[in-house]
Amino acid sequence: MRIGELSCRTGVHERLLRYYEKQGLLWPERAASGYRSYQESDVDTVLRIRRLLSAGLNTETIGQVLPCIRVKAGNLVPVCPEIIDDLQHQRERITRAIEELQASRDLLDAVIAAAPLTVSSSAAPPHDDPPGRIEARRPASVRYKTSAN
Amino acid sequence: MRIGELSCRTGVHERLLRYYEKQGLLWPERAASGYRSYQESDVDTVLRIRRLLSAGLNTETIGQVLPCIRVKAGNLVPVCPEIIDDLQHQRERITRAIEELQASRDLLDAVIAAAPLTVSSSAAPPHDDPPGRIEARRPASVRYKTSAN
DNA sequence: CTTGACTCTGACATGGATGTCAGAGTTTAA
DNA sequence: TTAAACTCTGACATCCATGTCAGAGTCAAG
Repeated sequence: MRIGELSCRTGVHERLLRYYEKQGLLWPERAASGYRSYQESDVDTVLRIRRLLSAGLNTETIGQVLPCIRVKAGNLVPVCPEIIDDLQHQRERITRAIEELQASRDLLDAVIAAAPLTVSSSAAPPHDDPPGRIEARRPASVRYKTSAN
Repeated sequence: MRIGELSCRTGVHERLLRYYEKQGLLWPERAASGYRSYQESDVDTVLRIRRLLSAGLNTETIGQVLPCIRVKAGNLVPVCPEIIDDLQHQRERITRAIEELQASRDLLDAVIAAAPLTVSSSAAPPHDDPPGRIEARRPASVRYKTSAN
């Protein structure tokens, strides 16, 4: 299929399909005219790309992941352990975010469940201004020492 | 605490802490001098922000999620019925984000699981790939017209 | 006080993903 | 054959998260 159809079927702008190609994520064949010719499987590939992008992976990382997925349909392709390491790392990152969101959702559920049946009070919007604020004066010369992420 | 300490304790550049504030993710008090004054809990908040950002959520989405987390700190924030609707909406948004991330993680799991059996071989069941894709031949006159996503 | 560390605001810069347009060539329905 | 629909390349623009710098004001140790 050509780029327009792939774009329609995936909902991804043609501009991006060309961009993904330039980033090495897609390698459509070319007709004599220069027109790109995609395969059926590219529909899935594009959707995968979108999914991984939306999860925070960049095109470079995706470029390393895609070949591994592609072969799943057929034969196997060796994956260098270094990449696996990185993927494992990405996986943990995603897992943490999922947990974060689940916790948020649980709290949201609690709030919803505790909703007053009839009366209303002040809304929850941006900001709470707690009365007591714990102030901590810091080290003298170096005020505070570094610690990090 | 002031911005420098928060920056050190979270490993997040001061520039970003100010940016997050401008995006409505943080609302530090201000001293008479104009200096920002953060609470202890803001350390966690900033780390949460970082986790969600790294998962591909944008600051706007995070801004909708954060207030739900904040209530945990102490009392439940009273919610007027009018915004329950909105909360429900946010809940769905969060759920969708979770599902997206889970799908992404499954994708990575599939790749990791297919890795050469050198090191760890974590779970990640085979995971089925959509075998057949529904083919839609073009409607003739308008070559193809469907859209997706 | 003085001074160095800290903070403020605002402006400009960058990199990655994405949007948009222009001009030229290709395909295909009629 | 023609015209509309489609595609090509390349350039420029935008958005978002982030980096960096400058000039001015604040804080606190000595």
